Amino acid sequence: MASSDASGSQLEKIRHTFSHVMAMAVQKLFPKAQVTIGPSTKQGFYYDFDNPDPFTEKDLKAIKKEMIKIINKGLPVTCETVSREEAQRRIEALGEPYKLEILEGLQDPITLYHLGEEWWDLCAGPHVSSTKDLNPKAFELESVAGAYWRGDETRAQLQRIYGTAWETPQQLEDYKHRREEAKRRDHRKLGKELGLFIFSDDVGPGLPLWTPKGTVLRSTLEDFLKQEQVKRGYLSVVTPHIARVDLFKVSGHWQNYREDMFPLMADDEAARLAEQGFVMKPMNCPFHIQIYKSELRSYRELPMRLAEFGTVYRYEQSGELGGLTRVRGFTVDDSHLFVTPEQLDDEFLKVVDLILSVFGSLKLKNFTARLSFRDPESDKYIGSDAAWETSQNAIRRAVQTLGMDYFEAPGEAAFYGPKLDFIFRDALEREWQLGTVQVDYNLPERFDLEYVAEDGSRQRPVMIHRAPFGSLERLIGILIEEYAGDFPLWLAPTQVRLLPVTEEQLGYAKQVAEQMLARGVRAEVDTSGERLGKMIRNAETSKVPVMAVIGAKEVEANALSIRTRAQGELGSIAAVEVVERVAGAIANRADF
RNA sequence: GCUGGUGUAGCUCAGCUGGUAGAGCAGCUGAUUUGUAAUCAGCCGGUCGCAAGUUCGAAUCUUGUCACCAGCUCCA
Repeated sequence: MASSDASGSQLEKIRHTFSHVMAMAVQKLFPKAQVTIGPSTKQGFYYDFDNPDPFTEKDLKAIKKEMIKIINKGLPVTCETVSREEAQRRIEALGEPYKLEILEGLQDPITLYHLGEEWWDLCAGPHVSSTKDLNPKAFELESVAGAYWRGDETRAQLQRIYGTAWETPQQLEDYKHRREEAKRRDHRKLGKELGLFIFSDDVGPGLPLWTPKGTVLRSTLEDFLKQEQVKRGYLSVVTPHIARVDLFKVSGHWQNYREDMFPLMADDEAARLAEQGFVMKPMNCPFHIQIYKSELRSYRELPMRLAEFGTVYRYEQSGELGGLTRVRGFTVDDSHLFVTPEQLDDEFLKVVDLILSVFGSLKLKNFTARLSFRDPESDKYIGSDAAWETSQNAIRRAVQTLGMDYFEAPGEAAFYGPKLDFIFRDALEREWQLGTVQVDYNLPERFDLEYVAEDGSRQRPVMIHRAPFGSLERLIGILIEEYAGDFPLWLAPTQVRLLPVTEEQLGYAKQVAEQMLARGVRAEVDTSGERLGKMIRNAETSKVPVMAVIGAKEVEANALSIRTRAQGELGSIAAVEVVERVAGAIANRADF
């Protein structure tokens, strides 16, 4: 037997070994549990088991105890290379069907890792050399969850136990602290505290209701993007939220996307059986296509860029809903560009430029570009191989031209075409897609779209679907977490709060507020009659960027004593100057 | 949809092994007229998510259901 190999970081080895120790502990306590896979993760490790009864959180305590016993035994971790036949014989002797299936997919050499004499697992390693190298005070079993064997929901659901593991107890504490900090940024928590949006059981899950403050965020973002789009030749349109199901039969949604759609609204049972009636729209494209199709289009009109903040409804599975990042009704900053094949590359680049510029204005930097291509093995896509190749190549060409960092992800495409997606992370490190650009040769075909070319011939346009924000809901969720609720001045629901020291100054405060409102500054007066300290505290906790204290001196001097969240007290400034400065900063999307 | 967990006043939470609920903040009222992160006092506020069941008796136990949280699958 050779000793454990040396590749992989120490922490990865520790975590991977922890997963084996956990598997050993589980099999000791639950002899019927079968082992499957158990890798290390970014924060720790997990292991998937097949057990007749699901594990509960109580079981985790017992498992942890058993793990500590194993660690304290100081079992050597050793690697053994065996022949395929030998591995198969031993796994069969243990009666571990999942391991046998794993073995079938493995390349030589086949290695087994032993924990002392008592337990072994088919595994590629690497591991630490002894359980002594694991600190029993630097790990925690965190949760149990169902996970499908091989990630396939049609196969057995296994029990996954997640743990976190570190080199020292201090690192474990740091991790817990980081996680607590992240929870503070959670947009669901901040959204409630700052009064931005609510959910109502009476309305339904995944259907956010926007309060006045939250609506400021939405409309400010909308206005901002609309301005950018006007500059770039986009045309605004408005379309209904429902349509005949037939429209979605032509687009292919009914055949390919039906399980994500709210059920058909049919007049009666006969209509239901005949699949006749109305549905809520899951996407805006078929509607914009109708507008394009409503007239015979000339090549002179292209590119035609139809844009709409279109609210769509998707029947997401209940377990997938969460906060604003995954909802059932959301507003896409959608646009569909109808272009000639020759215009495609240039227009695609312009779209990406718009998206990057918008992200820049929002100071969003932590994203990655994903080329979401089709899975060549799957049949869930519409359209010809040639069309797919052409559009995927167009996307690849574009990101290469721009010199962007990107990665390709087969199987992530929309059913009608490939996408360039912009992926962000939330406070808890979960990945979400925001912006997206898609090249589509298929819907123009299905809807038989045409334009008249220079030579008088009828030609087929190409479509670009694009949404820089992806959805307002998800974007705002990510923005809340990115800013930790501390919005930049131009986005802040309340930009200035005026704080009269005594009620004597209330009249003057209201007067100044009027002036600010007249200049488009979102100002409000604290009329609570509280003491100054309390008013400041309230303004700070509701994350108002600019506070203006007004006492007798300020009224006398027609001034405001300014305090900003970012810089603290700035001293007394003439009221007229403050109004101009705030209005100017908002217009430039700058700080006060 | 699946696995595990949670669900008590507007918010954050307490309520041991069953004996029909409590705090802080918020809100309202009064006093205080206050100068850069919480003035004091009083009052209001909950059929303990909902529905069945067990029990003399359920916020506490059982079942179902709804919602939320973590994860899986899926996705903007």
